[in-house]
Amino acid sequence: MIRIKSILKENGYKLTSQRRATLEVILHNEDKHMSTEEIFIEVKKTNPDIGLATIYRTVLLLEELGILVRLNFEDGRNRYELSHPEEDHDHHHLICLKCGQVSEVEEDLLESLEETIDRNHNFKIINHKVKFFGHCNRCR
Amino acid sequence: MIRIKSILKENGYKLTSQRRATLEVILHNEDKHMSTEEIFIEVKKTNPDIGLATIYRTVLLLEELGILVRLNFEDGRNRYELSHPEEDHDHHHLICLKCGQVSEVEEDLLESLEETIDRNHNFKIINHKVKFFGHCNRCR
DNA sequence: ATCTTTGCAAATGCTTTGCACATTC
DNA sequence: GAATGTGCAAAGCATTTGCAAAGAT
Repeated sequence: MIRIKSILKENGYKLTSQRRATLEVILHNEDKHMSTEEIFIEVKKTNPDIGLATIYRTVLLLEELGILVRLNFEDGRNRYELSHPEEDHDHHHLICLKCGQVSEVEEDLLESLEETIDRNHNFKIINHKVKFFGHCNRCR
Repeated sequence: MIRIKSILKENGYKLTSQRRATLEVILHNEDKHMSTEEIFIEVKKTNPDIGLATIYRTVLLLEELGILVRLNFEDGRNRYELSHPEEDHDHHHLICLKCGQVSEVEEDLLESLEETIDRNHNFKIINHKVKFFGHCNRCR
């Protein structure tokens, strides 16, 4: 949170109570990949007067600052998770086609593919988004 | 087209002139990753009376039948390309962050990562969606 | 003749925006 | 006190849907 506050400050933004509350909900729900509306519902429990537009503006800002990562699980809404600055590329997600559960893959293992792409396509990779669809341990 | 017609027929759907025109536009614009509206504008040139809703219904149907693959390049609209039945998994896309150009990667090279996921996460992979963001040959 | 498909317009659902007021530094 | 941030309601935009008419087998 201290790190995040200084990122905001460095960029000329304030850590308002709404932004702090939004961040705390996301920090306390790691691995949940919350949608904007889910974040809104949670934040409302401590800040009942907050508006949905504020949550939209906050997650957009936090994404631009690299604090959040926007996820797309093909369900028609944006979802967010904390960015992990120690990982230089986003991690992958496993999405169960039966129950919808989403889990994370810590292994990257894309080095050789990315080298091949750099070599064969002359394309400089900065980041990637990788989703695997299939059946989770409970549904397979 | 003969193959597609029989897939439609097998599933109890008709190859109407609207569906044929939609397919022809997609067939004649391979590698363009057209959005629904772009398809609509193209189809209108030969079928001026077609409605946008028909295009939406057609691409949805063709996707369900496995004839099209829906793509998401994070620009707020669905895009489609022909499915390549000889590939058992969708191919990857390279998206240039500067000029927006999208190109395709024929190399899969995900076998070892997918084996690791099966082993470590007990997750049975059926398909994947892989996007690489970076700078293309002209922009790097 | 029956079942499917289409065009249109309206509805939907997520997200963004304009604006007056409030808050922060 | 100037600039930034917020809440609300309205607008925006891609997509879906209800329905009556048209089309296919």
